[in-house]
Amino acid sequence: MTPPSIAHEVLGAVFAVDTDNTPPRLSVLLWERAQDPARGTWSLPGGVLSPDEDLKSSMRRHLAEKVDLREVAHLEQLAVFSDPHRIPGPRTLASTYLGLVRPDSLNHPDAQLPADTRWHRLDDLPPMSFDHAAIVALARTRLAAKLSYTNIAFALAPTEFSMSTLSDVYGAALGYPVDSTNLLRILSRRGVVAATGTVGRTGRSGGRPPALYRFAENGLRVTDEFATLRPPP
Amino acid sequence: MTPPSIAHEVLGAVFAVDTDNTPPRLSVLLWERAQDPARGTWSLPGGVLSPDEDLKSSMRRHLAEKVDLREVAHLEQLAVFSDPHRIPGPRTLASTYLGLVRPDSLNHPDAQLPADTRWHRLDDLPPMSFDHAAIVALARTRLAAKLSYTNIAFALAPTEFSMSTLSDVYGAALGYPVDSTNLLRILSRRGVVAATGTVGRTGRSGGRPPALYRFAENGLRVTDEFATLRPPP
DNA sequence: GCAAAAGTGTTCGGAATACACCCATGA
DNA sequence: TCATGGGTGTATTCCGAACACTTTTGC
Repeated sequence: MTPPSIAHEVLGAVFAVDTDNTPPRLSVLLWERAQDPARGTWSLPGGVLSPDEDLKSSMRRHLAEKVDLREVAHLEQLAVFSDPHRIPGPRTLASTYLGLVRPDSLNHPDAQLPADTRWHRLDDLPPMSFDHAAIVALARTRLAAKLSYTNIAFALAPTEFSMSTLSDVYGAALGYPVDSTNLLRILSRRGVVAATGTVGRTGRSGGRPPALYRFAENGLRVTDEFATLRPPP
Repeated sequence: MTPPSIAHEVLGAVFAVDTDNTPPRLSVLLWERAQDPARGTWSLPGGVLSPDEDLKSSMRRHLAEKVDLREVAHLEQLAVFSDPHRIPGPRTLASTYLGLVRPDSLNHPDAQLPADTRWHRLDDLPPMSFDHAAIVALARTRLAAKLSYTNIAFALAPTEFSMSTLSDVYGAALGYPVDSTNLLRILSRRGVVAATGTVGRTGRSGGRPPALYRFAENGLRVTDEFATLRPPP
């Protein structure tokens, strides 16, 4: 019994926060379809899975090929979208990913986007293709949840930052302001951020120059596994 | 560019706690392979995806067909396992599920298991096929995490229960004892459990008869979304 | 009455929020 | 020296863990 052929694609909701804008906003990388079906709507980057790669490699490859994005600081599986009629044409499952990009990598001169590709603020999305809006929503929910109990912000923040910048990043990702004072306390107690010892430049309208910090690790770590029902010490 | 055919299977790690045993343990439903490859090892139930069903329906269908299990109180996606060589033979992706079964449905007379199928305690697993042990481990981790911030235990507990029974269920799933006193406080403040007003029978060695409770809802609900970085009220 | 199990109440500590106050800089 | 933003300290509140004590049953 040979199984019927079902195509398989990967799709990535790649987020970034532009810390140069005021106030910074969470954005997602989209490209505009020039052909039917769904011409003119905006899609998540992705493509079909090749025979010899696993899903994560496939996702990285498509991000590099389709939207010329090579520096993804974090990439994790979201879910499989499997409605038989989720897109027109032959049946296609979509394995979806959440990707995060540091603002550093956006300003590199060699980080040019293709002409059909653009960052879109999550609070002002264009018409989206197929079920892609639902994927973005799921990714955002996942990100917000993980900000609370992991160090996932390492993949959204610049490598060095002041605490008010970091607080802006959290605010953009969560959608509400975060007190930078308490944020520092929380993240230092958990060993997530550490001071570099250096200070940054003061802003355009004066003010004390900020101490600079960096994330202690460059991979995802769960810092607060149990909200309650903690195991005995 | 027609994509090469890649097979797709669903696999379910279905857990239950037998509250009649002392102490109760978390178990997973497995069947033993009678044929090569991997003859004699134990596998998760599942099978190939049919053209017109989505993944969740497929999972339910295979649980009913393969191990005659019809009452699954909760079913959620875990992850896709996509290593090109995860199993011998043609390349096959596995979409994996966490399933939970109430002890009530296990004792129904019409809930007979096939001859090759058995519940196995998680702390005493037999040799497992392929990457199935990793899937079970992932399912257990997910379950433990969700016990802490959702009402997911509704799918592991009998419909009516004393708090010490419920505390045993949590203890079995988490792997360490849970104080039933505090558990009641936590779950009632969140509106997860409610007293039925009835009392159960006292145990075999005496003791005060317990008040009975039930879960307020029969679907998953997140009760404590933010471990920290809560939104302003 | 005694053992066993369930339920109630209290104390303790940890952690997050809010906010007042102090410090360092540029103009 | 003043406005601006960053940093430090503190009071409050909440919540979960631990544990002692009381209640209700069977034998």
